[in-house]
Amino acid sequence: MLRQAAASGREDRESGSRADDHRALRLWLRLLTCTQLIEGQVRGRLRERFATTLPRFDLMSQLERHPQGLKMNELSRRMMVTGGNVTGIVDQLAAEGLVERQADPADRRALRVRLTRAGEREFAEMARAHEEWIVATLAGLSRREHAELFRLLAKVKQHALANIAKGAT
Amino acid sequence: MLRQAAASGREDRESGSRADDHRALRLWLRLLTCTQLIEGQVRGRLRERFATTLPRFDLMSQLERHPQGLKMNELSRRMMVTGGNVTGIVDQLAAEGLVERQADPADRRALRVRLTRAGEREFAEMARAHEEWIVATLAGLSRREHAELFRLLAKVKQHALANIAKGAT
DNA sequence: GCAGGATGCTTTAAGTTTAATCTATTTAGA
DNA sequence: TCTAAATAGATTAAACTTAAAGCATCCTGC
Repeated sequence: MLRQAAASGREDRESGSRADDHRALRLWLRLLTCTQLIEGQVRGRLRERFATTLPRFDLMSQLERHPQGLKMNELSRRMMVTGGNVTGIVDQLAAEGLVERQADPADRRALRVRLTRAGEREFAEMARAHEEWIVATLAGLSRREHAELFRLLAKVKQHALANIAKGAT
Repeated sequence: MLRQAAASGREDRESGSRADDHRALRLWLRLLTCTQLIEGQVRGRLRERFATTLPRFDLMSQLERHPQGLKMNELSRRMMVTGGNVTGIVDQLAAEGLVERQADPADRRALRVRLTRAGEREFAEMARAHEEWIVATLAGLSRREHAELFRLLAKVKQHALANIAKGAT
């Protein structure tokens, strides 16, 4: 079973950069690599231990934070995926009885999606394991480094958002 | 056209975290958000201006760094995707004359993939634009912050790799 | 040499994700 | 009011991705 490409890490996307590659580019590649490494781990473990997928987990985690439910387009925006994607995932989870769709009384176009009791129970268990994995992965950084990284990423996020807004016209 | 979910950025994956969410988790969510924001931008622009996709660009960029060519499994490892995926993308690019497969004289199972002249020309143009986008996105950080972020991500990467190695047994 | 296992690549089927389009509903303005 | 534009959600086709299985070739230890 080929589960994790590049797990060895001896050579990866960043290797072989030529001397004239610029700093910003290398920073971006490293950011991408870190995310994909962690994401790959989480994805594999969710599949092995809970027979679920990352997008399903992500969607449920959004709902868990919003017990009053979220509209489809709110889910789409928060998860940063397209609407069609959300439709498909909600379809699955609803068929399994983990979430439910309710009509929005104020807007007949809209649906409000929320966790069912079973969904809440299921998610609680996954969330505990998930947090353990993440904590373990990031445990090598000191509290100070955590804070600094968090701060720097806030800046990156802010500039990325500004960049998008600019292009959106 | 629904091109960029969450482009507004007023509310995203990180919003609504409950007070007892832990630091590591929030750090991971922010890392993920940053990556997806930038990745979404790059993806959209590659499509609009060059009618290509991120995986195609990624594959070509690996080859550009290795003029002597790379074997299929080296591409797979560096791009962190499965081998079957690489086969498909190379098939496409080869059909368009941007890359070519050459038999490896030392190993008759292996193939060496490299950019064609046309591929080099095509990639050079895309790479220039791509670097501009990335530089612009990360321009808000000082040289010092760049270096610090790079260093911290190196630590994250290292721990993530160690974590994977541990689970691989 | 020569089994038996490992490696390199491809294929297949199933699932995911996207971009674009469609229908229904709401909102805003003449 | 009434029409046009905007919005919410679902749907579709195409692209991407994966896991698993298959075929060919290489390598190791007897």
